[in-house]
Amino acid sequence: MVKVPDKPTIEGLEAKWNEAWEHEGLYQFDRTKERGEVFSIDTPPPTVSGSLHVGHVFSYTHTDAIARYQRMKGSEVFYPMGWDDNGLPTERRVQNYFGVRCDPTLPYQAGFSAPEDAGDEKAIKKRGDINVSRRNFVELCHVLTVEDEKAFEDLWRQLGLSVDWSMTYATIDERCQRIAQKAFLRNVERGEAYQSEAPSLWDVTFRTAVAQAELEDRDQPSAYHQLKFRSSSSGEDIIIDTTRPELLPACVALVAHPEDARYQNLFGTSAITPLFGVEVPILAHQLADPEKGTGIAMVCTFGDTTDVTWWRELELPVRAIIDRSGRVISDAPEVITSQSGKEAFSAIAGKTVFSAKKEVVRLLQESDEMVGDPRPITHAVKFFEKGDRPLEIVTSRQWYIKNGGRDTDLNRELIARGDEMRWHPPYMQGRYTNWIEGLNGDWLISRQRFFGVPIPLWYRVDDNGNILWDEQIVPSENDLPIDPSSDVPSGFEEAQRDQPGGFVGEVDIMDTWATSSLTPQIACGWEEDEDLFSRTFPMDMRPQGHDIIRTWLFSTAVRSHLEEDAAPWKNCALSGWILDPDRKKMSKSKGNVVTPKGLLDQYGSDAVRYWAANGRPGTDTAFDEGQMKIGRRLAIKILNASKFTLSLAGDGKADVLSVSNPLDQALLLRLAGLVEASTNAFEDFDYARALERTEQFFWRFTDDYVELVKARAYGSQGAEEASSAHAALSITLDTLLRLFAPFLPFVTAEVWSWSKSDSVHRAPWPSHNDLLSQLSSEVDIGLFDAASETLSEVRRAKTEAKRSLKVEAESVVVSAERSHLDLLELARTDLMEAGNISNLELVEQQHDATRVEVTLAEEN
RNA sequence: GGGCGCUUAGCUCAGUUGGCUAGAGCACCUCCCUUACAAGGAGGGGGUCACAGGUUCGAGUCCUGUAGCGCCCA
Repeated sequence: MVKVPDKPTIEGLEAKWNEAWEHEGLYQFDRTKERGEVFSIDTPPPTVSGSLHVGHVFSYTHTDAIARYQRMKGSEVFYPMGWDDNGLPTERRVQNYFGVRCDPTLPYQAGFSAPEDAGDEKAIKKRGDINVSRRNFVELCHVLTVEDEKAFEDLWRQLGLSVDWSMTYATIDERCQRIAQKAFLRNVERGEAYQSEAPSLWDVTFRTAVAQAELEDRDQPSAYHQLKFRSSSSGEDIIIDTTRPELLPACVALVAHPEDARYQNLFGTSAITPLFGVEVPILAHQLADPEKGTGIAMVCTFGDTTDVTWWRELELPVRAIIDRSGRVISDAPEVITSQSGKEAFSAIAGKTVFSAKKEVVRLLQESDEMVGDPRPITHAVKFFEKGDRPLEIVTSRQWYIKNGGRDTDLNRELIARGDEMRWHPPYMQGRYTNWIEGLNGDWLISRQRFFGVPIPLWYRVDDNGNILWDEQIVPSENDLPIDPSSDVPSGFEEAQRDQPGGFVGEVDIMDTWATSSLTPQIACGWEEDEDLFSRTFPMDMRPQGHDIIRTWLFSTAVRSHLEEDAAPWKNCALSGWILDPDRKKMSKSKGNVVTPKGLLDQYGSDAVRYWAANGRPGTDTAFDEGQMKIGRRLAIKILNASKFTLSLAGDGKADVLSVSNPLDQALLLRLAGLVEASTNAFEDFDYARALERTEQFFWRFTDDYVELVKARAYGSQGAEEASSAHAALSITLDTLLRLFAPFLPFVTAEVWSWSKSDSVHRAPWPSHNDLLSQLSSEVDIGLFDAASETLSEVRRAKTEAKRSLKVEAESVVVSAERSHLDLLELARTDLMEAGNISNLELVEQQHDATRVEVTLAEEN
């Protein structure tokens, strides 16, 4: 039964079909399928703070197109969705929205409910922040993120993602916490995670350590200051350039390039620091840049990461003076013994870096130990990517996970894992390899924050009250997840917390990536559902943006390598960014973000998906509403072409064997070529090419083929000729709907439903071999082109004469080579009817190009 | 400074192992209410394929170099 609406429309299709899909459980994962039949997708969970933007829609559409293709190809698609609500952005929102601060030393307060004035800025300001325990704080985070997750899911559904919504997870939910803690404890057990008292990058605003992967360089105004050190042997001045004179009391050495002729005689001697009178060695190191400043630099603990390298490699002492709030500590390093040195230090004690710098400069100028004035420069300074003050380097106890940054064997192994994955596009593997090659330390996972997964450890306290960091108390895996700030280790009582002979809880949490690097384990049910795990891991595909290869992709590869001795996925599909019309990356911080809801409403989800699917894998794409208009037009065209085809031919048998007309056969031969091209493109994860080919074919189909056979399909040449056209139309439409289904799920589902009771989204992907095997080998594929070109010439003549297309062409003379004419002869009647041609003359000629002369009827 | 990518029509972009006259859409111009579609259709104009060399019978495509833009890293 064919039921074609009189006036088909794309309005409202999203709501209609989403409801149907949900009702039928169309995208539900069948977990009885074997590993070989499953295609599992490790969807990157979007951050649920604030809102989605079109960049999300862009890349998630790419994944969905592939998911839908795989499903039609017969794979059982495992396609869960997660939410990343872990981490700083949520934490900040919760603080502001509820007016609370987290104090991890506070005990959990059962039955605590959200402040009633939440969201009321004025009221919160008046009352001030309420201090809450970590667990209470995390509970408030849940209150807020649940709302966001709902909004996100609604949007994804509207977009038409074929996700199994019964399998969602959130990176802060109990299960994720348990998995993250368990994986961490396994790392500890195997010696892959360790704690270390070491210099680490520190954000003074957020008061947390940050990892190498979270850094970014930003150009900052600064100034060179020339300081006069004094050689302790000769008493001569040694002039050094520094941008951080305030760190002078933290100076532990001077360093110059080993081949720098100017300083050869100083290596091995020492110098006296200005103001503070401390003797420091003069050493050689190849990282000292002879071109920079005077070529000799002061090493401080710690001004930048180069200082850390020098400190480590030259085995220098620690003389840190900056505390975790970014201020100079109150007591001078012991090495400063002179009265004047102590006085100078007390002048900067407690000051911020900024004020201390001014004070030191003033003192240096007063004592004539600075040459000239500061010379302004601009240079790159390391920032936390989410921070707005330069990072300091402080020494503190932190947990690390080995990632190959300090171990060449592990480094090589991780690089080799890259070869086990197919990269789309392939050159993206280079970024992965380069990142690993450039690592200079292990992965620092401790964060001095609150909203996140706690590091699940306690430490013993000795009888004198000293914390014994090396005597860790590890929870039983069965008790996970735990929060050491409120849970008590077995064998202890709460009263022993922070007491001599008792225990202390670890107050730090884990880096967000320490959880999100486990999405394959989380999604596949690692350690909790071994049956599911065996059917889904390693996963078939990880889609993600190319900018987070160094973070998400890499850290996930690390965890999988350590835990499973495997690459986490078989394919990595990297998508590009959305650029605004000025070709700048669309991002929240730039304020150029476009939200997708309005676009989906305005153009329809299929249209927005069409725009997204046109973005090549890995290629940045400009935001372009024009493309959405085209997508919308395409969707409407599909409705109308389907209406025509189904109302004429819908009840006929779509049987290749009944396609007897040569033109119809030529069309099907081309169709087989399209199916092959589209399939190959999809196998290569190149959804964009698959769409492009299908779209191209579709327009040729409607503009040329349908016009050529229209009269015949209405019966002008008898029943048998009509039924050949009907079958060709049906087969072609049926095939095109399948090929379009991964991109335009709504309009294809709608049209499919006019004549069928199943869903196009579970229909088998077409096979070009099936088509070819049923077609006569004598079909000439050139016939379709020859006929359409001739029809085009007739149209051109009419248009150029400014006449209507339905005007009669009294005579059309085609002069061409015999073979070309033979083809046209096969489509003679179709051509005459489509062009309203009264006399079609085919004239053989040998060498010249094909000519079409058209004589139109007189105007009356 | 190192690595990677990009540069094709006014705009956004295709162009798969080298191969007929370099394509599409948008925009622009002209025409057409035609019985699937006026939220449409038919046509038209528009390009030194960034630049310079090289390989080849043949280069947008391969090689080398240069310039500009972007990204990642130091």
